[in-house]
Amino acid sequence: MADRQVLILEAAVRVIARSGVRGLRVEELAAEADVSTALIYYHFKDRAGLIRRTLDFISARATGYTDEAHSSAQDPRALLLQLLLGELQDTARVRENSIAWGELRASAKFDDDLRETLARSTRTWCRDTADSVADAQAAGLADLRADPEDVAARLTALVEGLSERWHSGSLTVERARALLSGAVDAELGRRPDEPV
Amino acid sequence: MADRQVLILEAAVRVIARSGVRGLRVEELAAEADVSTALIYYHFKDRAGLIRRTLDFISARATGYTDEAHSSAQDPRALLLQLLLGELQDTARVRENSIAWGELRASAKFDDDLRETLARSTRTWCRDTADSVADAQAAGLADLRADPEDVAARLTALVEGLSERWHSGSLTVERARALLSGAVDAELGRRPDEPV
DNA sequence: GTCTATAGGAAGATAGAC
DNA sequence: GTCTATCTTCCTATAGAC
Repeated sequence: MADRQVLILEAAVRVIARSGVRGLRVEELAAEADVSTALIYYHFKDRAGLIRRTLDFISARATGYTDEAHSSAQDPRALLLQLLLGELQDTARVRENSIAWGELRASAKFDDDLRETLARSTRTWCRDTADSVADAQAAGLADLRADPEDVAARLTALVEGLSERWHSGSLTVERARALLSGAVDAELGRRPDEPV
Repeated sequence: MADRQVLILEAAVRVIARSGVRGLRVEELAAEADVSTALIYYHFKDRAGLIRRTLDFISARATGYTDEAHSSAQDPRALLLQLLLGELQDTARVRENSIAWGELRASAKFDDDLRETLARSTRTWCRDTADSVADAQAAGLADLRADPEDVAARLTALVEGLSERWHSGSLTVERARALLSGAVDAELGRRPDEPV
């Protein structure tokens, strides 16, 4: 049962996705969550505490929802692609999380507190991706000379770079998805079943 | 002859690199540039105008300094790599510009004014990179099946992604450089002269 | 063009009742 | 736990002298 705290955190993600961390006004959040500003201070102590908790919340949610991609199971390589493309979908949910995630990254540059949270989430994501790459190799669907760790680091960093360009309007989602898909081919080699 | 305006803009880049766009206080900038706040408002009208001009300034500087990479000329493929690695160097100048550039991107998500500037600079960078990829192909140092535009879009987006991870502390510069170098190999194919 | 001094306002934070 | 009302701080922006 989502208590008030969680409702506030969810509202905070929406506000951050709309206005950025820098643009989050406690009063605006209060309106979005339909509570008083005082309640926010009661639960989160101060603005900085609120931001910290919100970003923890985001990163927890992010590690959660990549699992959803596993649902419509296919071969390991398709799964990897699906895992990565999951971050480049034009739905409210993904857009929200993705923008908020970018804000976490941007804020971490100037706030040591956030670096730890960010680094942990990034590590998890890279590890999961590396596992997926290794699976594809084991299934004979990826070049064995590629180091899974390196490939994963590059592909996930690329997803972040493409997301940023998408959200800042220099790229459409479709183009971003096509580019990402091409990168997987370049990194793993073309699929044996789909030559040229 | 660097006039006061330019001195203020240069100081603004330093302040933004240190505290972010969100963290820039006009008074802090005044101290950094060793002028009064009033002078800043005199030259730039208001805070928004200052930010806009600063980001124009950054993007002009960025398009400028990639040219410097052309100095120690080698073969086209090495040149491409050098062009890209230029953004991942741990010198005050590059770090400053790179962080400020990231801030431009982050701010553009919530400010339409900045999108135009950002999109233009990004386009220029991608075009230059694509040219460089095409040169490498022409010299027989890159897989001809790769589309220069696509490769350039991916490599530059990757550079941005890697920069972000570097600046937010999840990656060392050295690792970022190695990853980038590997991506060039994956995208263009291994160099004919340096197999396996 | 540049400064000192300060007005004015927005946003963060708290007091105190319920 | 939650609200209304309010205080306080910080920061943008300007007035006016030089």
